[in-house]
Amino acid sequence: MLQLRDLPSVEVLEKFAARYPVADVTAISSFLHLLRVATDLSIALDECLSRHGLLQGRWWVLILLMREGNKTSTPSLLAEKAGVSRATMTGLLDGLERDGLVARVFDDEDRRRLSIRLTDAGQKKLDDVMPDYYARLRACMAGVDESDRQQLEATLMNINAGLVAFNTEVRS
Amino acid sequence: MLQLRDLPSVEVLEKFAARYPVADVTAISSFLHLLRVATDLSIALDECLSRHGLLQGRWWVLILLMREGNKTSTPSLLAEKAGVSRATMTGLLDGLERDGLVARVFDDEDRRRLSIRLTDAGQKKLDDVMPDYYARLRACMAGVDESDRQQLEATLMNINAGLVAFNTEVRS
DNA sequence: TTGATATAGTTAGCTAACTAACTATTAAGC
DNA sequence: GCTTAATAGTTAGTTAGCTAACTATATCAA
Repeated sequence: MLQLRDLPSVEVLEKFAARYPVADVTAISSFLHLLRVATDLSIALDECLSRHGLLQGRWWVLILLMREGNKTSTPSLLAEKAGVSRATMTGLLDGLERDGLVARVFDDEDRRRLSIRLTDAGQKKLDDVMPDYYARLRACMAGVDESDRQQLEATLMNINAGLVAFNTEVRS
Repeated sequence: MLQLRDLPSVEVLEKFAARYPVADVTAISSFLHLLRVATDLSIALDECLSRHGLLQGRWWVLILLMREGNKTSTPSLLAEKAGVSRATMTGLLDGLERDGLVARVFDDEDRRRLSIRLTDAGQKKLDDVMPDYYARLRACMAGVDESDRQQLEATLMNINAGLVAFNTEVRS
């Protein structure tokens, strides 16, 4: 993820726009600020989780398991829902299992499969982490009122819809 | 960066909020959607750059150099502006120099220092990449009008201001 | 029923990021 | 001046992600 400590000033953007006339200055500015704030949020999340001995990937697996009624899923499903490869999920589960936060249970019906179960220790870890994370997030978003949040989500959805165009647009 | 293919539904969020009363459901939703869209944008950018044989880190170095009047900077400054460690910058410059896109020039005044200069090939690479990137970005943001962009930037600044609270908030 | 294909999970090897430690050089304080 | 500290860049080793290939198992079709 782009770190972007030094975002371009209006002057720099206009200098670039002069050389590359297709540039849409406010589009670029919004895009860069969006990436920048998201990166900073992600870093802040990392710090919060590391205080509990967790990383984003492992934390997300615990959350996905807690969402399930029986606190159980499979590596493939978890990989898909977390947006990582199955190989990466194997590594995440290795770490979580080593820490006793999840358990691998063999499936008798289909012997290729594993069940991944959130252990009591895993649930306890979440009961530690989530209130901390939620409290921080509440504080962070306190300055953004409900209507701004709605507006933000609507704009994000519009940008998301535009991603198709980003990926297909052919250079003129 | 969190991939988050499977964002929580309202039902899931409220189930979590029931267990962890400090949860602010719309704050969480906005936060997760923000991270999700930013990640997708970052992935789309990766794809765009890879068509030109570039990666985000190296591309950003070229841009930082082009911003300078004399197309020259130093590894330390570049690292700071790009938000990576000096060690990482060494690696980025190794790759760029190997491809002939930048040149390392020794500094006679301070023999610890290097000057990093954008070569003609580096400028040519940017002249290839930037119009493509800008055109895609313009298309992606076409569905977001100017007032929405302004509103987005304002909200992002508010969230950014809240980051201090995220990092300092102490668990109750 | 058996040979081809698909699926689940793991392993091996690659990449780009990081931190910590190192070399070389410059600056600063006594 | 000489010693100590600071700065610039690199190197070494670690990490978490990736893809591709592998093992084992299950499914499907001739």
